[in-house]
Order: sequence, then structure tokens, then C-alpha cells
Amino acid sequence: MEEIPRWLSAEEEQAWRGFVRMHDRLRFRLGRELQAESGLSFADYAVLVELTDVPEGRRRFLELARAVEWEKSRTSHHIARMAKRGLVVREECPEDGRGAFVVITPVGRAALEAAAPRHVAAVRRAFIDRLSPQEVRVLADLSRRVLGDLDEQDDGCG
Amino acid sequence: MEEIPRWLSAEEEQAWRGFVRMHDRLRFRLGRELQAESGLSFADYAVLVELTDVPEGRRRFLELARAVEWEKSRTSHHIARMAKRGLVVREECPEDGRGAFVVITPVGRAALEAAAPRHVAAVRRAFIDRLSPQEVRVLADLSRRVLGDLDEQDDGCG
DNA sequence: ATCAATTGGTGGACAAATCAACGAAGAGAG
DNA sequence: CTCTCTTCGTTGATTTGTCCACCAATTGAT
Repeated sequence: MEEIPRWLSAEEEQAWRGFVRMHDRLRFRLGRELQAESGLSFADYAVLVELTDVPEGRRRFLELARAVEWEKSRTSHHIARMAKRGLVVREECPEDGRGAFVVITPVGRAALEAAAPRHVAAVRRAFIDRLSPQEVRVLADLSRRVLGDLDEQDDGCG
Repeated sequence: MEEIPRWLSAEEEQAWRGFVRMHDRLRFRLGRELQAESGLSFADYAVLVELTDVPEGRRRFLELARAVEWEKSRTSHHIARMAKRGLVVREECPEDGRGAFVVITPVGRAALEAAAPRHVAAVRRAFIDRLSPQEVRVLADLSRRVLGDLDEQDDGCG
């Protein structure tokens, strides 16, 4: 029972607020570039990546939702919008009558392939190439660990 | 003129995607806790912090917008909502007829003071205390540098 | 003094995210 | 078989964010 709050030290505060702020800025800038150059949002890009990562570009709905870590409702709305634009299609699932697949279309695949090189270059320019190899390693390690801990806590409380 | 895209190495990719994913997870979890315990959103919290950081809790509108790094339109809408809840008030600016101040109210101050200790504790629990001192240092440094570079680039292109 | 150009801020229309309620199909118990 | 419980996914209402046009005050030029 700790009554007294342990505030953050100056460096801890810089780490936390800097982290959040850096994220917001990068997301803003990279999202804007992506949109301008390829007509895809960050969210579209994430979905297409998850679909191309998998055989035939086809995935069950909730599996996809877990992959991008969105709530099912958000996923449903977003997939509906992407389907309207022809980037993906829904397909029924024979062995489970309530289920659905999401499948990437040739248009979707082409959009992703067109977007990817410039997007990756932008990620390098704004972020990765600004980091030393050691910093990259530290960040990779630390994010893996923190995410793992969050998973555990969620399991414990679910 | 580099024609061939330089893809990310496995570790670079883990650093980038882990970074984004870690941010989203932390934001989700901490935002939810904050909301549940204090009735404040992440955005509310950020505004209140910027206001308490300054004498009399009073700031010019666009100055506040720059501080939280939001577009003026978003700021305007958000402040309007916060004003409706009594967390802040607008005040006219005597020496510039179009200007406005945003001022934190006692209610807003109380809300922030109530929220802060638990929020900071949550930030520690989920993030800061999971990091070694060295990792904190690396993250603080790197975010400062990346943000600085982004500022420069924005200036250059503005 | 007047007239453009800039700055500070608002407001509405639209897009996207969250929340909560729902329906339809499967799974398990009796 | 039928009844309940869970899972899969959709839908509509509400909140939040973005885009863009706009007004009013200020500045600067002549």
C-alpha cells in the first residue's frame, strides 16, 4: 500500500512524454505522406500487410482483428469501407455459417505494392535512420518485453 | 537516386512495428484507466497539464494548440467540449480583439490533481518500471533527437 | 486613410472510432 | 431434441477528429 505517489524523474518524464509525442508526430507525418502518395491510410496499410502476410491473402475476420489489434466493431466498419473501395472483399465461410473471410483483391495488392517502397523509405528517413544500431536494438528489445508484459496482464485479468 | 528500396532488417522492423504497437497498447490501456478512475480522457489530461504548467493556468489559444501539438480546429472543438463540462473557461483578450485565453477552473484543477497520482502510477506499472535505467536514458535521448529532426524538417518545408 | 495580406479563432460537414445492443450460428448439457 | 451459453460478426447512435470555408481584428504598404 504505497500512499505517496512516486513521480517520474526528469529523465523518466522525458522518456514517457517524448515517446508519446514522437509517436504522434511520426504517425501524423507518415500517415500524411502515405495518404498523399498512395491514397492509403495507416489503417488501410496495416490491414493490407496482415492480409499479404498469409496464404492467398485470406483471413478470418476476428483473426484479422486480433492481428491488427482492433476491436471487432472497428474492424467491421473499416473493412466495409475498404470493400467499398475495392481493396478487399468479404467471403462466406463454408464450415462456419456465421463466419466470414476477408480477402485482398488484386487492386488491394497493387495498392500495397505501390505504397510499400516509399512508405518504408519514409519510415527510414524520419525514424530508423536517425537511430544508432544500438538504439534500434534497445528499442526492439524493450518493446518486445513491454508488449509481452501487457499480454500477460491482460490474460490475468481476462 | 536510389531505385532499389532498402527494406528494414528484422530488427529494424521489430523496432518500428513494436514501437507503434507498444504505443497503441499503452495508450489504450492507460486511457481506459484514466477514464474509469477520473472521467478524463488522455486529451483532457494533456490540456490540463499544459494549463497547470503555466502561471494562473491561463494560456492563449494557439499557444495551447502548439503545446499539445493539435491543429487549431481540433483544439477549438475540444476546448468547447471541456468548457461545457466546466473544466476550463474561455476569456477574451484585451490587447488583441480576436484573441482568446483558455483558463483552467478550480474544477479542472481538482480533476487533474485527483487523476495525476493514479495515472503516473499506471504509467510506471505498465511502462517505466519495466525499463532499465539504461533503456530509459536511451529512449529519452532518442526521442529528443528524433523530435528535433522532425522540427527542422518541418521548418525547412514550411 | 485605405486597402491587401496575414493572424487568431470559430463552425459546419464529413470521416473515423467507440460503445452497446443485437441476431444468427455453433457447442455442450440434460 | 431443446435449452442455454458462447462465439462471430453486424449495425446504429454517439463521440471524437479532420478538412475547409469563413469572419473579424491586426498589420503593413502606400
